[in-house]
Amino acid sequence: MAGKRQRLSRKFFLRDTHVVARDLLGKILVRRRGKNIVACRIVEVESYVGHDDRASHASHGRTVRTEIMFGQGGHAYVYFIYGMYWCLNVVTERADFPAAILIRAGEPLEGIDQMKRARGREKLVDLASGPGKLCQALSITGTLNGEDMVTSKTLFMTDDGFKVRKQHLLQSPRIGVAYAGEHALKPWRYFMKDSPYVSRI
DNA sequence: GGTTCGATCCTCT
DNA sequence: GAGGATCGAACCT
Repeated sequence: MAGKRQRLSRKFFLRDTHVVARDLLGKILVRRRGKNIVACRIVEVESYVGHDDRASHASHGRTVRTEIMFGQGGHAYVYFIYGMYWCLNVVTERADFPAAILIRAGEPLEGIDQMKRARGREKLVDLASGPGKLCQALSITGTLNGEDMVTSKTLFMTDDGFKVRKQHLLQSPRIGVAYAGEHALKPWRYFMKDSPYVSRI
């Protein structure tokens, strides 16, 4: 584990989405409500970039729902899916360019009892090993959509100096986007090799 | 071990 | 009115 935790800056999120995605691996996602803190280390993410990306919600244009993806990097894009689950993304790059990174999985670090309660599960690997699970564990819902993670007191990301070596990093096509034509094949899913906390192998 | 299927509702057509 | 950036239980083999 490590050193002092430093919050990720605006500048961090304004860079190229795929670069930010790789850099997010190993960073810490923090959810704070009063004195209650729940945190996990990010082990799996996916990039959704530009209006050409048919897997991206933004490919259907600028709508009420996707407006936040067209905003400035650093904001949270939280959406509801399959009638039951929430998914957390962090918006990247400049305003008016639609791009975001789906936070797919994390390794529980802090507030583990709280996560177990929120999930109704005991095993660590069942707490945040998928985008829906992660949001449930961290109590992330639509009320956090649009939250500025650079300045927010309740949802933000930090760097504790943890380094992810290149040989511990893997890429693959994204999950659940078979409908997206040529973009379905792009290896825009980034995850930590050998981590038991990724959503699947 | 793997595969299928139901839950459940918001968003866009 | 259809389908989805999911999950977990049930049902295969």
